[in-house]
Amino acid sequence: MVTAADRAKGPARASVWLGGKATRTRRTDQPAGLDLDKITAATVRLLDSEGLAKFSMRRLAAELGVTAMSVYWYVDTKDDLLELALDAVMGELVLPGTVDGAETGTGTETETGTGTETGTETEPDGTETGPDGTEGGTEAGADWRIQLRRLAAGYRSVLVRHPWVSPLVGVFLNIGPHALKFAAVSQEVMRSADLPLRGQTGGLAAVFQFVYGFGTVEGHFRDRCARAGMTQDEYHQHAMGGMSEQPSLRRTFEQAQDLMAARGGDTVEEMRERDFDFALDLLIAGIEAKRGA
Amino acid sequence: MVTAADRAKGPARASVWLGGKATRTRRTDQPAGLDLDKITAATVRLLDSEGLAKFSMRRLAAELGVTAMSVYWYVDTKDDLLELALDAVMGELVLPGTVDGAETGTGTETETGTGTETGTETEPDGTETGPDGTEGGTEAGADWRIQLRRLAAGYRSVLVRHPWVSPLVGVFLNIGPHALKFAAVSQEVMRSADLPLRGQTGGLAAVFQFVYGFGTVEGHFRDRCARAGMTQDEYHQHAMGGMSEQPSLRRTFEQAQDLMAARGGDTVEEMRERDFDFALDLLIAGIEAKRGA
DNA sequence: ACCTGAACACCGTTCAAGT
DNA sequence: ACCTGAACACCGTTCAAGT
Repeated sequence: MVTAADRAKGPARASVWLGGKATRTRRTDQPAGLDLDKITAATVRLLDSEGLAKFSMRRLAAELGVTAMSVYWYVDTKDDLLELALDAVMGELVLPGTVDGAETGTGTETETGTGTETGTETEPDGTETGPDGTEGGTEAGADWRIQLRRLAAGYRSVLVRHPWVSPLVGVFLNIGPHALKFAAVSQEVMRSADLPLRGQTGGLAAVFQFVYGFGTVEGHFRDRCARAGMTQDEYHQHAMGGMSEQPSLRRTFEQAQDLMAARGGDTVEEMRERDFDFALDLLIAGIEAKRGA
Repeated sequence: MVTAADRAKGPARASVWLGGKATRTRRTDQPAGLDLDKITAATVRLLDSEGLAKFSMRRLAAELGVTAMSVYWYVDTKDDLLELALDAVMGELVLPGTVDGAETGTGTETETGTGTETGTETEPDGTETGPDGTEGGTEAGADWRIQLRRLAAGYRSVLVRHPWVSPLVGVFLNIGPHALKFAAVSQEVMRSADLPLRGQTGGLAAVFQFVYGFGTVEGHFRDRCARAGMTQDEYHQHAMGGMSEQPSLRRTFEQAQDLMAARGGDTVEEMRERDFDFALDLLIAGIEAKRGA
């Protein structure tokens, strides 16, 4: 069902960020106090509080005290708005070697120029500087392990704070300015880990796709518990109970109990922390093993 | 907005699989040829061909040649149906040490009993059997590295063949019988890799959350290209072009080009294959490094 | 036991019109 | 330049009714 209008636009513009012309000229003299930043911020707020499923243009308009269709002056489509919201929260990440990164508002500004040299100016051949390798104490010179952990933790916490992010990352391209900046810094950090060149993109995938997966289930689980009015531990019990009824899985279930005991941690939250830490250690050990391979 | 009916049900049943009573008694004498398996199969077919966004109960009913509401006799809610579809495609995975696993139909059958000893009966202490370690040539005794690769490849291909799966995994609990079986086998394989007990759940997370993340973006990218009527390579060009216009990312962009050159591979598909393989090697190297830690 | 039809309270988006 | 209102073609789900 492709309309004539669709066809005129070409192959249905891949992303807000690939539209050309930037999203819309920001005017300074507005009658009603409504602009793209405010709309994006309200979108994030609504998505956080109500979830992706309940979010609608009409709900958003109501929140903004405006008619449903006003938003469409600033944004072509609901999907575009979601892409803007996605990149806005990617901006919450504080990136090493960058000053900005805390403001939620996105918009047309693409923060060109200032602070663009992404730090990590280690010597090209990356001579080892020891386990904590702070090498003079500057943020920029920190060991790649530390930086990688920081990036991973930051990305994870974005996914957990905003559970609606992960389905959007799955659906959109995630190539807004903040996401690209994040990718750029990650690339730089991975470079200083001295994997063979041909393995660097794979290494990046290993680490950040892991974090994405982990943060996705974590974020959604928290969200789901909150909405069901249970604690995470109650919910965990509930799901475990249902599982243990399957007689074919009895042996597996008992083993799983053993593993949980061995891992330790009294709460779901603690257990997850240990898994995340161990997994990241494992990934870093893997990177170390593949250096010069 | 919680209705009285909602409250009566308790905390809004967490999953189809936790309903108690199983989904619905299957009768053999049906007037119209409509049962849960057929409905689930049709759902999978529609999701594959039209995508998650376009899938609707009304569309499905039309496909089944039936009125919109008929489906509601078999299923409580659209979400329940999606959970059934999710577990149905998890059943496409061929698991080592298992004969079944190819049929798409799900239903009330939980395949108890038969073939439940999930193979991998290695000696408790897992004495090394060499790099390919087939130890007698039985499927069950294959080296954990091979088994892990197989599981990862299988999960990845489910995610790629059915791009609607990954948002559902993010949203639902994914604790249907097939998913649990998959988890059980994965646990068993990881056990034979001899990570310290406390690290086994973390190790599982590292591997399978990576695969989830990787398969998610891969699957959606393919889907998106297909729907836009472009090849993956064309689309890749397109996105890269948009990115390279950002002057603040010029340096990063050039580096990325270098990395791509070093990785090699002429098509997007080839490049992805190399990344996946390298990342999996890296994870396996990480597991090896953490053994006895 | 199984299926229908009408109805309710929603959607995203278009389009013509207002200021 | 910005915002509105009515309308179109959809949703998921409830409920009373048919066979």
